[in-house]
Amino acid sequence: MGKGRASIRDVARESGVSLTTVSLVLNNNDQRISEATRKRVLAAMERLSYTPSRLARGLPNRRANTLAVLVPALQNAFADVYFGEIISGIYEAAASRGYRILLEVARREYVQRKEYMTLLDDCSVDGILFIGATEEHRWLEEFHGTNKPMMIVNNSFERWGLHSVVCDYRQAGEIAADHLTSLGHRRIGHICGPTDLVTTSEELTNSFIDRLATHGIQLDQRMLVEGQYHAETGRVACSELLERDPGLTAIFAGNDKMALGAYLALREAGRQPGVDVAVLGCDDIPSAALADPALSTIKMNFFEVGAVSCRALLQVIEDRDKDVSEPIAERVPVALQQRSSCCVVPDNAVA
Amino acid sequence: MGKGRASIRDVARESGVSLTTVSLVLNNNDQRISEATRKRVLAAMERLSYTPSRLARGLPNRRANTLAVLVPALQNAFADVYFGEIISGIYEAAASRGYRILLEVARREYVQRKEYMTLLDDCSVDGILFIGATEEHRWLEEFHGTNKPMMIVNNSFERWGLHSVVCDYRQAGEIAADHLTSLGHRRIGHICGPTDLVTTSEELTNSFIDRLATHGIQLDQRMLVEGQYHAETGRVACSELLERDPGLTAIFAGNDKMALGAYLALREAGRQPGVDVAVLGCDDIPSAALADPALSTIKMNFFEVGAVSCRALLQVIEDRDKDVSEPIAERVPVALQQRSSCCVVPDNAVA
DNA sequence: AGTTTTTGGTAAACTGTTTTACCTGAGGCT
DNA sequence: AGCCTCAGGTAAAACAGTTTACCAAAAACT
Repeated sequence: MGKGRASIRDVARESGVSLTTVSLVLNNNDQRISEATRKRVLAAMERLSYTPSRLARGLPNRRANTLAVLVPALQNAFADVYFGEIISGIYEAAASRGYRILLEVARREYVQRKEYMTLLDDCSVDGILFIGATEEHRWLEEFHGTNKPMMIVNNSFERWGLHSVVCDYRQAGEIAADHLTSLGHRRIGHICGPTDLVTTSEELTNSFIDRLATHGIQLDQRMLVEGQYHAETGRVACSELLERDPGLTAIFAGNDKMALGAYLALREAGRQPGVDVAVLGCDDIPSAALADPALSTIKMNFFEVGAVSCRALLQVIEDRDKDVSEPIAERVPVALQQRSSCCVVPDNAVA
Repeated sequence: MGKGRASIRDVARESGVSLTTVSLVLNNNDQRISEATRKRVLAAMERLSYTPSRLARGLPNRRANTLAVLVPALQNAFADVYFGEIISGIYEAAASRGYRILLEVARREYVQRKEYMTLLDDCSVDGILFIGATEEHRWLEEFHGTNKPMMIVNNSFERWGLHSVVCDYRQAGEIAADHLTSLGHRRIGHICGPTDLVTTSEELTNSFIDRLATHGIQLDQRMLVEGQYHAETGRVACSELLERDPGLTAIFAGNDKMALGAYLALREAGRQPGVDVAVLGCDDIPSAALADPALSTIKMNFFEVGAVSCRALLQVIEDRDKDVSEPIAERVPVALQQRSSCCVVPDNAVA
């Protein structure tokens, strides 16, 4: 136990080889080292309980081997299954490639000072993943055309040509339309998410409406009410819908929380969700399965979205020198998760 | 726009001073630099849009200026107000001192490989904050006696002499006992948290019982039922309590989720929470205020716990060379948050 | 046998900071 | 005048790696 930690030089001395050799063994990408030497070096490392310094390692080629996850300063950004799942996915993908994850919260001050740029400039991270982007994050366009690795997670910003990986909300809308019509529903209400901010929400709603049209159903504009992704707003939106068409037989909500909120409104109106009115959610949060009746929903794999976007970003980072190609715009497929909240049209439905 | 980023050398050249001078300006702790020179250097930095590299900065004294937040691999670690609040607190405190936050998930593999040690050994971080520790995290004792900066957030491990900052659960138990007795309650049930794992839960329960005793109330062992901190377990525990003593007039739950679960059990038993039976929670999660009746609770400032523990850890890091002193064991005060769920003893209460 | 290629390895330059020890000229003191 | 102190600054040695260019010996050709 000498003073301080062992360095690569100590390992070199201990194993009787050069600095370079140890370094090559460390990054065993190079096969220039004989098996015998490699063993010797590894043994020496073991003996000295050597751990290479990430700081020193990153310095020569300015790579931190770290990624930043940037989340907006929502009241409870973390207190959301959504964020948790995505972050877990990112974490797994990053860890499996030896990358660490830096957590950053984009408060107003933070954005004003452009700290997200500093992050890249001071070599703290090699790339940024931004979760929860909305149209109000206009500063994102700074990244347009730059070769600074920035990935928009589960939101698309085609306009600014940024890389993005999203759940396939278009597919989700189509599945929803197909499912509800296949059960015979024609008087349908839709609770959509906040359209002014989030493109994914728009996409879901549009594809749902378009697909309904191909089934010969023209969704009246009045049967489309906006919620804010919380249960309470779902409840309010649903009672609004019930007022506008008391004879509706199915409701498609933009996310599960609002769908569960709709349950409340239905009961208040003396209707039984899953019996009198079909309710279809979107996301498949844990409480969807536990609800009564268990909520049918479009299952979104947020973990996967996180993992895929992380891997894609890593790819961008590795290819950063290559000519700036098309922005990545990947979609992670979704699937119908059938449970008990989507009944067929009840017999007594008003025609 | 020359090739690559500007280094401290470029700044030195641009401003016609030495490397050292620039460095001293950068860490303006030293007042050996005249105002004139400082201005010149700063101007040069501005002109070259210079940003010091964190990697290089940390190298000479092996400081990453980064802290790790380690969370257990719970199904949904993030999907919890608890974690979110604490992490936000940590983040704020860290950011205000120029520290970054690394996010780490302690899966089984992770622990087996002792990656938490690697984190420190490879200079990725200067210290670790561990949230959500339970008795099963035995590996924590490795840190005992080490001068590796490790802070247990909101759990105490006195046994292993680790630093910790917790909400004052003892005070919380006392406040609960005082409050309920002051309202005249004497037949009280308690839903405690998982005692086998979490010391904080034990502390809350013990201080509650002890304090009740000083009011002349001996809490029967049978009126103490354990829950797992979820609403559902709270519901089950509460109906158990109601069965054991149908005449109870007050319930103190170890956290708000279980308290809200108790609402359900009470209603099932035809009792009205806040009217027939007083319910007191602990934590003050957002839904406590929104519940009907609004839940009275012991407000815990998790944000503050995060912030305080972070600042304390930073202190430990700065004093790391000093002799290993007593472990830090700080308590963040709690307060009664009165709402409408704690009625006085109803007149018709069975004596 | 002589030349080329391959294999396995090394010396040295480089990454961008901090820090220690030293220097110089000017003013203050005896 | 001679010495001391101090303000303001600098040179050079860390820190711990990666990478490039080069080299010697052995193996594989002609």
